[in-house]
Amino acid sequence: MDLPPLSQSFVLHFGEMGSRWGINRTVGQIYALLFISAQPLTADEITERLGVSRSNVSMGLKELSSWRLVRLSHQPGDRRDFYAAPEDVWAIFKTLAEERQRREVDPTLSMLRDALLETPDSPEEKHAQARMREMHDLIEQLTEWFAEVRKLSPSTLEKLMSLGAKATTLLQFTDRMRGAAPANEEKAS
Amino acid sequence: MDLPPLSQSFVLHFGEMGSRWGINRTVGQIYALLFISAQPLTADEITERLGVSRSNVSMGLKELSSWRLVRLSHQPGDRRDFYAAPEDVWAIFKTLAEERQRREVDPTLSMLRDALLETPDSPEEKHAQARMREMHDLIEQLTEWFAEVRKLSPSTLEKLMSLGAKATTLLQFTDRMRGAAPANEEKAS
DNA sequence: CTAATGTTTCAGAAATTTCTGAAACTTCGA
DNA sequence: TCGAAGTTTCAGAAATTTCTGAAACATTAG
Repeated sequence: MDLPPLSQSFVLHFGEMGSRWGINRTVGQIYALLFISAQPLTADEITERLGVSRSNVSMGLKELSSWRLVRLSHQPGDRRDFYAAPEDVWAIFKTLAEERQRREVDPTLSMLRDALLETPDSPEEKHAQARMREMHDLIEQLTEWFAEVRKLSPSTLEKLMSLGAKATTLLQFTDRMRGAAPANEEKAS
Repeated sequence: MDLPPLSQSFVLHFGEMGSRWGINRTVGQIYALLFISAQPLTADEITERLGVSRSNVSMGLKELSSWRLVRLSHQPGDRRDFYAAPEDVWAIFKTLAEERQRREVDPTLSMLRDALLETPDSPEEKHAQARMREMHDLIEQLTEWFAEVRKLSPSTLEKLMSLGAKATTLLQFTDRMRGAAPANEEKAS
């Protein structure tokens, strides 16, 4: 790997992180490299800087495209593909969240829905189904909320997040007025 | 694997999902099994129902303990350890989020902070550092917000989530009053 | 202390995933 | 149509991760 020191530690870190998630090391490194690069890069440039095989880079770029995490561009008089990461970190975060939703959460919800339609044929299965319903409802609620949030522009999101603490305070207050359990404490467990 | 049909498809699904995340198949399956089980199970029962080796189960339970996702209990007159998943799905979700924060986000933030303290020694490194700052700031903001949210009780959280949409509408309105860009549209890209 | 019961560790086997080099494919200008 | 420049595919090699069985370890009742 042939990179200046700051860039190198960033790229290596994301390689490691990638492999903790479902993403493989090279894919993580390619993405990190594109993210910090001032200009779009060609596949050959990536190959050279990371010191991996050309085909590995090609596969990695394909994978990143399927996640919508790279943008393809061209330069006049040059047939080569130039790759870049989107500029806006918020947009990147949202894309990532949307893809994970589509690839992991949606199939899980669908499996749970199917299971909930079945008729359990024993007390054990009945209990299992009840637990699945709990999980289904939680995931569905989080999903809906997140879909809502994703529609917001970065600036609105920032405002909403800073509002978070205040809204919390308000809810705690109303809870207490109603004589409900304090909102900020978990029940002992 | 020796499980009734509903349970089996749930367990298999989580095995697959687990391996897409950093978690291995067996660990995912053990967790799924505990989650839907009506009573706490011993390691031997898990071994038998999943059809994997005893030592694999032992490793898996150890891993799940380190994630604080299983609870250990005992029965009078029985020396064996009984394992169970926590009841409350919200609590499970929060635990998971906290552990991921600790294991993945915190080290990343720390790497980024270190990088931001260095003096870049080229225009490329300067640009790279600026990008790292953007990422650092986003992650830090999300982290703070999430820490806030995690303090809430399940019931408060539910209220806050249903408030989400309303708060959004309000913010869009105030944006428009101020002549800012509409909050619900991304800039063309 | 000893035997019985239960749990954990760990070296190597098995399975899976990642990476590579070579070949196939694509596109475009002459 | 040809050949040059570039990209993708894919079978097998290499590396990594997961899983197992055997042995070590721990705890408690007698």
